[in-house]
Amino acid sequence: MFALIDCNNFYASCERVFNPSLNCKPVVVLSNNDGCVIARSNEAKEVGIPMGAPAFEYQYVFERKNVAVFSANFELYGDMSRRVMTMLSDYSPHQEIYSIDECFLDLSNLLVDLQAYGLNMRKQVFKGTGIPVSVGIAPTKSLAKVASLIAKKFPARTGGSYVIDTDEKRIKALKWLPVDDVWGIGRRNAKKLNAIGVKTAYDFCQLNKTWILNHMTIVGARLQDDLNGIPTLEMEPVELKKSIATTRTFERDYATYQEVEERVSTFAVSCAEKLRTQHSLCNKIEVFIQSNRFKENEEQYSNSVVVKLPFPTSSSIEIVEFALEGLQTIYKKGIGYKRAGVVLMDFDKDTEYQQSLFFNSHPKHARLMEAIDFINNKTGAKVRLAIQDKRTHKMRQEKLSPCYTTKMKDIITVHLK
DNA sequence: TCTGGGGTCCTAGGACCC
DNA sequence: TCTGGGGTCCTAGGACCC
Repeated sequence: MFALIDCNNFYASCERVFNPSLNCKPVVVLSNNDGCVIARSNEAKEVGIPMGAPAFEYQYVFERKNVAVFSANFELYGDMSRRVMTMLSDYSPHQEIYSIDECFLDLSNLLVDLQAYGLNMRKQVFKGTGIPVSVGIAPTKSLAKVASLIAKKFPARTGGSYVIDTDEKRIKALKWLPVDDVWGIGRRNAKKLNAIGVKTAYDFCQLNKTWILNHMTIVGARLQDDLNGIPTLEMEPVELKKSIATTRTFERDYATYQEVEERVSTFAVSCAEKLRTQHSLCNKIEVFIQSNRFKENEEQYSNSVVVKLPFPTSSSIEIVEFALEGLQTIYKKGIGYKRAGVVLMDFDKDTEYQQSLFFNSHPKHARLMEAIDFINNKTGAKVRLAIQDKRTHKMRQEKLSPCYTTKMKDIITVHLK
């Protein structure tokens, strides 16, 4: 048996933990630059605010319905997530953290009343962190997902935990669930399925395997088996990341190369820092830039390039150099740029990698980066490259809550030649 | 005026090998 | 007239997730 534990309205719930007066009131959390709604309390859903709603279009709803609006505080949410996950890890020797607000637990060979076990998890997590969760328990991962949706949808009847442990319950659940809401069936496949009359998860489970293979590849076929109770999706150990990205929409359009260059440099450094925390080196760097797609009367341009490195590295200095090399090949003058990003790919371990015969990462950089990371993480000071943007405040975050559980760091700039 | 960010996996087709 | 067969590896793009 698998359990899937999903935090309810996670970001909104995090804000509520430290501000209980928001209980029973509509709460929304906005994306970077206070752009879109990315989390909603149940009350906010009820007043008709959709996921992804642009904040400026819904300003009047926020005011009229007295909605509490927050800028995204990812430092707070990340810390709360760690606390929830740590508590849940006590309930199984095997945990897969699937996202910031969800995890699977392997409950095989557990001789307990599973319904009571789920209810206890829920109770303890709420007591320890203040975060409400829904628990779904079933013989496969995708069915555990279905069970968690039932737990979330019917809190009064289920107590927030639901177990699918008989074929009757499985079929009843699948007949209840619209196929569009099945984990692994996205918009494209839902459209195809609706077109041939498949409405529910149950209908999907009855489909001919050949049709599924032809239209949804092996991914769809595995999902069908899993929903039919044949465990096909396994627990996956969360290992090292296979790609690391830092991408941002800018608070306005950038007209000069220098502005874009500063941001791309900062993104590259941010990626390099994340890369070093998992002790990897990268072999490829993708850089992309995009114009403002909402300004339909202006020239549109978007492009990307993958730079193959002559040697694997995690040096911020080298990664910035190669990223800017890439940027120069795709930058086009006369465009107002609204978004850019850097993605690192193709990793090696920093202890085992292929050296180049002719070029290698600067031998002193590894120690330099170690020193910089130490200063930045442990001392409260901030060392950065001179080419990075100098601002300490680069996003619009007008409604940011305090980092209640983590310290705010002083920022001191040391320019590095 | 204003519209998010960060991941994973699979596949088709091209380049290459003998 | 007539032009093989069987592989591997890589990559860009698409689908999905939260």
